[in-house]
Amino acid sequence: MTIAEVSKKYNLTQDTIRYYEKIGLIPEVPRTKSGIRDFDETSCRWLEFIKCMRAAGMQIEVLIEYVKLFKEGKETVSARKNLLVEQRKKLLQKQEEIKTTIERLDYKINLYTEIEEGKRKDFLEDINEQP
Amino acid sequence: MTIAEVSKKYNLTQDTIRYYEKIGLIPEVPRTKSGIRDFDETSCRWLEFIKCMRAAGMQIEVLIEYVKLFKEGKETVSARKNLLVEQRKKLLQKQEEIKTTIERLDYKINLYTEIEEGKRKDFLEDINEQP
DNA sequence: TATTGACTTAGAGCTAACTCTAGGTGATAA
DNA sequence: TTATCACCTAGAGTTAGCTCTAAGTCAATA
Repeated sequence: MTIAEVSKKYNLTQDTIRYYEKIGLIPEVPRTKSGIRDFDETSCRWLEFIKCMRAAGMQIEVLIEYVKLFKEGKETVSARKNLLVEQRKKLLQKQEEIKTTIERLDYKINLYTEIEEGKRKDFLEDINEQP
Repeated sequence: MTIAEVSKKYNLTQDTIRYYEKIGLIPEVPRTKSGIRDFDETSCRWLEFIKCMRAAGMQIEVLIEYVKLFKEGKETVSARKNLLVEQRKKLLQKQEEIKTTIERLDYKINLYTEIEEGKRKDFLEDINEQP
């Protein structure tokens, strides 16, 4: 697959894909004899994996380390596991923060709805409305 | 309250707090006659609110708009509601992405655990391990 | 009264993660 | 065979969100 096809498939710009390879966020992509990238299944799976991790906000530095360990082979299984466990913890925490914020937004949205419906004509405009 | 106290209370640097005020992320903080910030309850509540929204990853631009609308008063209740509803949607989506990623991490962590325990001696090191 | 130390500002600097530019190559269509 | 077009690289530029620096002010203490 060409970079154009992969770019379309995963909705990542060609620049981003080249950048990811350059910094070691995905292992080196196979090339044609003339030096053009020719993505195989493995390269595609790596891209898809990295895209998923990045979508959750995982840091590039951490993912580069993961790829590095992966390349080193079986001896790094435990190191990789530790890395993933740590990142999982961070994601759980972020999930908690988002949950809290959504609850807070729900409270405010509900309040605004009541004001719109005239149920809170008495309401004094203030940040105090917060719980 | 001085900026030092508020900084400690909310675990935000003084620089960050001043920056937030400068760009309109929180309304102007009251000052002493000599120009020193003297945070009252309202200022503190704003800071705490902004900190919560930022922790969930909400963009500064959006929050500045919210504060601007808030300052304009009651006529902007609907606009503010729309803004919050839109942001809520984005947070739900982010929550979904994180959930997906955590599940994927769980799968890989479990796999690595099995390898560590020798239950998968046959296992071939490959990104193919991904679901 | 002199100095200390917490505050002030404007503006420069930094980091992460891209994104863009300029100049070059190589396969294919006219 | 010439021109087009998709690809290539190195490296500069951009954006968000802080963070730091330098120079100054003011109140309280030695």
